[in-house]
Amino acid sequence: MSDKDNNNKKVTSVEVARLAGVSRSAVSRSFTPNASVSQETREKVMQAAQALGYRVNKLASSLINNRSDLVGIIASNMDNPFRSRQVEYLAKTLLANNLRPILLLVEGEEDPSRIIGMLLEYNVSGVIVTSDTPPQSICEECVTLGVPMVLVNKDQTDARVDRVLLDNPRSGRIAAETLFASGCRRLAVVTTLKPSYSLHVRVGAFTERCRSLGIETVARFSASEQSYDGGRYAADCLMAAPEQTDGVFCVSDYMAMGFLDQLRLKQQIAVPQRLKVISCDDIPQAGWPVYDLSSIRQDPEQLAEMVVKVLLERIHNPEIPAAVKVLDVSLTERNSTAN
Amino acid sequence: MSDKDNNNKKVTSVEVARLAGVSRSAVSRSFTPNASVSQETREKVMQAAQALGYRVNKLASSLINNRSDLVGIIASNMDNPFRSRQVEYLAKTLLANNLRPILLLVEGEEDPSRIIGMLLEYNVSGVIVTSDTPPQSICEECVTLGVPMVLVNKDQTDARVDRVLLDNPRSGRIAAETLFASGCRRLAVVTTLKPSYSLHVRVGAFTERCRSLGIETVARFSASEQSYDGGRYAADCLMAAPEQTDGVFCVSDYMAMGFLDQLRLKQQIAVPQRLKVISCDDIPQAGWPVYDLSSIRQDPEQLAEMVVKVLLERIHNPEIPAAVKVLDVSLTERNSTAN
DNA sequence: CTGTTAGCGCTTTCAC
DNA sequence: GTGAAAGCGCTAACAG
Repeated sequence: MSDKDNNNKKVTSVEVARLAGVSRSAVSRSFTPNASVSQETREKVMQAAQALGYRVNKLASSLINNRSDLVGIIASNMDNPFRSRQVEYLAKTLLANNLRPILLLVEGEEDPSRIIGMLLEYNVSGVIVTSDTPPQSICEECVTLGVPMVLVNKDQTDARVDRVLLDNPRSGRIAAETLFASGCRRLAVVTTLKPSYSLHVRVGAFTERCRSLGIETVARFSASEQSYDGGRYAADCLMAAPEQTDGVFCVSDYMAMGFLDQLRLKQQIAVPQRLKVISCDDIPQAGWPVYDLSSIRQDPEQLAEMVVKVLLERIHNPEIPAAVKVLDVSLTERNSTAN
Repeated sequence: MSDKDNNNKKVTSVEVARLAGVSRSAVSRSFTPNASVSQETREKVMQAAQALGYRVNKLASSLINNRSDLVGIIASNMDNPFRSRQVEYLAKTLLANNLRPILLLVEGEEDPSRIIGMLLEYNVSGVIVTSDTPPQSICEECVTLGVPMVLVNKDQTDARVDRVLLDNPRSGRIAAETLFASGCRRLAVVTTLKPSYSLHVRVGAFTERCRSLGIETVARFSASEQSYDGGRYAADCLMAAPEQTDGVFCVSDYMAMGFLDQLRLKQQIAVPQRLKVISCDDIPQAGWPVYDLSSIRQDPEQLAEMVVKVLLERIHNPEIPAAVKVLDVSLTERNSTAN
């Protein structure tokens, strides 16, 4: 007969109360931090709970205190390592803060009302959006319903929702300056046809900084999607292009990987001898010797910490004005921009 | 004044009932499939619900019918694309089946009781384990508590839990046969020091099939972990090894990527001219031209479908004996084993 | 500090 | 087909 030998079904607080010889309230209080219980009672309760294998039913308690501690993560494009790492660290950080991530993976043109429905049905304590397409309608509904919401690296006109941004303008500027410092004078940008907010800002800041440095971006190669294959496509464009370029800014490491691989495969243009390349994210792959890619680091761990911090603040204080946190970025210089 | 202009807090069924001029029971029944309601009533209710922006509170209803529709996914090693894709498809498939994935990412030696606690607190409808280390204690507790559980590609002595396996023995055999057919006679295995169940089985079947083909596996290179860097390490070992080998079986594409990259970087051994390479998973990266890696496909989408199917069956019929489903694998032959 | 009471939002008998 | 009433497991007031 082991301790947890209640071989059958759910144990409720009344059974714990009975075994401990106290009331159900005492049990509840014992599991509530800073509640008004004597040490003695709490110990009795905990002991009984242990023996019975009791666990508080958060679904029931959320009914009372309206805190489910469930947090929706809306994400997409998990094939991009940067995105999947982002989700990974978000999930881990939420867990570490006693919140439970519900992972909602969306794809292209998803029905937003379905997503909203899920969130609302489960009375989530908050929502984190990292997907490229956070339908405006979701934001609005969450705001009016008082569901805390944090947007990651998103533009947002609605001033009532919290946002955590990477310093995209700075990323663009660093890219320009680094290529310039490496001696590049005829630059190209590799991006997508319909860039997301952050990509758009990066490119804008890049071209602007180039201009102020007195150099021109002579070409732009836009793939239909932000992916490895998109990067390869851009490389093909570059090799076929009439303009001679000596430096390239890729909007993401993921694209840069495809870009570099395609260059290497065709062996027409050596990196970094004839062409320098820099990109954004600094995912682990950028550090792989085969790429050895200079990249502007966006630390997903730090990002996750900040997102959860902002979320928790809003949960505890729903009335404070929306925060916009901008996280610093930093250059990791590697061989792809070496002289 | 828009439809959903209840600019404030939660709408409950009583408000819908009032607006529709019916009882709360009628509202409940209207949202329950195959419930006994007149079409007329249901329409009235739905209309009122729409106007008020009402949504059923699953947390409350789960209290009654014990079906939270929450499903825990326990996963790890998200840096391996195969693992992150697995999680991706599982999450999507659950969603498509009206289940909500709670993502629990574990790391090395995590405290299992913490995980169990989370699952039980939320009264999950099921648990899916894909992590390499599914602590036995979690399984046991779930079984005794009647929480449906599906293990993905795991060994398991406890005959009471469902499992979905890839045909690992067949993977090993195909690898051996493919290398043999490509003319290899002196084979090596690239694996890890502490291989997971599936890796172990693959290697076992591989060496056995080699023997039956009349060739020997002359070397085994084991990295400390199953990762890109592990693959690189194995490549270094191979290049330093006294034995001449002409064919390599990597236990996963992820390792093979590091392995191939390292070979290419050192340029000592050309693939496939001097060395043929084959591995398992057939992640998209294997098809990238830079790798062009023959690989034994384990379709994560099909896997996810099967896992969810098994889970749903158990949820609906808790008493059926544990199922063990084995999914077929198939060879995708590419340049790395070409003659 | 403790037990009693009420009720969170929902579903489900059970009569009608 | 419908409403009244009971109760899922829990916590928050309120007395004591």
